[in-house]
Amino acid sequence: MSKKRDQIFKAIADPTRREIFHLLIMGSALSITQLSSHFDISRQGITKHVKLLEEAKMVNLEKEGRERICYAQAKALKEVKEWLSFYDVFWDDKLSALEDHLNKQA
Amino acid sequence: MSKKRDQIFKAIADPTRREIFHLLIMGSALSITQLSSHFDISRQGITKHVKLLEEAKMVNLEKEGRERICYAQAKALKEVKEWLSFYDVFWDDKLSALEDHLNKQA
DNA sequence: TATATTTGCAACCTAATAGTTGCATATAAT
DNA sequence: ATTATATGCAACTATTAGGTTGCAAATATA
Repeated sequence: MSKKRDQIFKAIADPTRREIFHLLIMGSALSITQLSSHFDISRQGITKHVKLLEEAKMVNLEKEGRERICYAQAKALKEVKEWLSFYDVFWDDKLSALEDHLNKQA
Repeated sequence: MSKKRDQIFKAIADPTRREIFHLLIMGSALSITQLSSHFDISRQGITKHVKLLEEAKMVNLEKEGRERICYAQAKALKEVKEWLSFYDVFWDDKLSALEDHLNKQA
């Protein structure tokens, strides 16, 4: 059903992918080879991670000459934000305290 | 270093685990067997999912007689919220528009 | 044109995941 | 005391994930 949601949760599950995303969004856009130079992983390994990020819409690929440039797309994280905001009310301080109390009694 | 972060991102990556968490936080706490009855997965399968959720501190287990009751711990999601909030500024409408524009020019 | 760079594709390996079943044990109910 | 219920543990299977290497093709540069 929620394929989009599944994809993004999967994308952010891997620390290397989170780091790739971070690099792209903090610095400038990078080609696959440039990206690879930041990691101890082969270019092909990075390509696979980028592909998952692309499927989750967290990265947009554009071909420039013989290179493929990776652009971060932060908007994709809205999906996660929405999921999270649903649970916000359960962790404010009052509710957390109550929760702890009830759990201890149970 | 960020083992805690890795654990929670891994925990929420699986749709069944997200559903387990949702059930627990919306309804009441449930035993392993009660939980299993909501899914087309064996009790042992659910036990494994619950174990991961416990390691990520999203679920707290308490033994009551012969049962083990699962309590949702929403606080654990703060970790995700913090990670997300770092990127908030990149997806507000103005920045997104700018981002799109720059991407088209690049 | 010849050479160097960037990439994609495919095959492969290994470890981790998601799931199963069978059996033993602890606790509760008759 | 016997039976039923809830669980844990261990072994097993199948699929996916993360990673590798080798090679061919496209594009730039000398």
